[in-house]
Amino acid sequence: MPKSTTSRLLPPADDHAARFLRQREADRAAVAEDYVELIADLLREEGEARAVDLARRMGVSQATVTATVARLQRAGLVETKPYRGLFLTRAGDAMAEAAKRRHDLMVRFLLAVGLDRETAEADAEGLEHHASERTLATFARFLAEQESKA
Amino acid sequence: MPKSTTSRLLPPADDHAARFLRQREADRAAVAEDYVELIADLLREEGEARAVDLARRMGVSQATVTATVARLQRAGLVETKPYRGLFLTRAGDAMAEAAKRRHDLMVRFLLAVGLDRETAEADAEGLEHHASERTLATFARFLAEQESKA
DNA sequence: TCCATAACTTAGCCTCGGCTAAGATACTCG
DNA sequence: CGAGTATCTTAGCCGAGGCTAAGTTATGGA
Ligand SMILES: [Mn+2]
Ligand SMILES: [Mn+2]
Ligand SMILES: [Mn+2]
Ligand SMILES: [Mn+2]
Repeated sequence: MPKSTTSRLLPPADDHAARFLRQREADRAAVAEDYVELIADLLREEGEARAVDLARRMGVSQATVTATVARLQRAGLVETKPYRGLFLTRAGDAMAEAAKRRHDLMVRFLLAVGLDRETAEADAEGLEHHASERTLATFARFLAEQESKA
Repeated sequence: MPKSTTSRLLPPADDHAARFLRQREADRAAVAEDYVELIADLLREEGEARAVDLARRMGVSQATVTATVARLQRAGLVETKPYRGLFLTRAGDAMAEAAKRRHDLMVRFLLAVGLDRETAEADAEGLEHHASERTLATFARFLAEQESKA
């Protein structure tokens, strides 16, 4: 019998490369997103966001926080008032809000498909940075549908 | 009225830190997984896995492939026969298989919740590294259930 | 056979995001 | 009003994972 429909398994090289590129970009953005999201959370719930607390919650040394915050500052996302905590710029706040939206949507979706809360929260922390807008929209739609037929 | 059930929004600091730690570990592992998975794919579908092709498909320079492969070799995942391509050790093969399993499951799941194939493939490339076994099991269960009621 | 060229390596550079140890500084409380 | 302490910074280090430019070297086609 003749060789049937050549099984197209590997995508065209450029498409393939484009995917990995997007992935690397997302990874680079992830740290910034997590830091500003956490700063926003601390500001909202504790009234202030101290570098020490960031260090503790990120599981990282204070020196690392100093360095990372310096980068975020250079990137125009964060402002610092030494001994008075960290603050977000407009841009930082926008990023934090987007991050929180994605984070929450991700968690709600994972819960909706049957995951336990703790695992959902834990995995969402990583997954959130790799779901495109299109994917998030699909998740949102899924949630809406599930709700409507409940 | 009295302050009701204190809204626990931020998790305990150690738990929080543990999540970020797991995330950082997953990120570090991701490159190895992607390389090894790609090498396995190339071996299966093209008969050989050349460094040039890896570079092309990963969207990375040849020098970067040399360096990364050296690391993977040190880690006991890959072997090289210069001008004859790359090969996987037992450990590398095991990792590739696990990666492929996760990748495929992720894609199938994304398709099942309504995502288009191209986005599913693209996002899976990043998401696959951040879904815990528990989460993957939940996705698998979801697929099985959906199938049974079709 | 032999040599042009594709495949690979080396050298040297960069940024990010970690770390420890040591130093500076500002709040706070006695 | 100090001084002790918590907070923050600095210095110096590391590995991963990128890059470009400039070599090598093995293969295969004329
Ligand atoms: Mn996160
Ligand atoms: Mn998050
Ligand atoms: Mn991947
Ligand atoms: Mn993959």
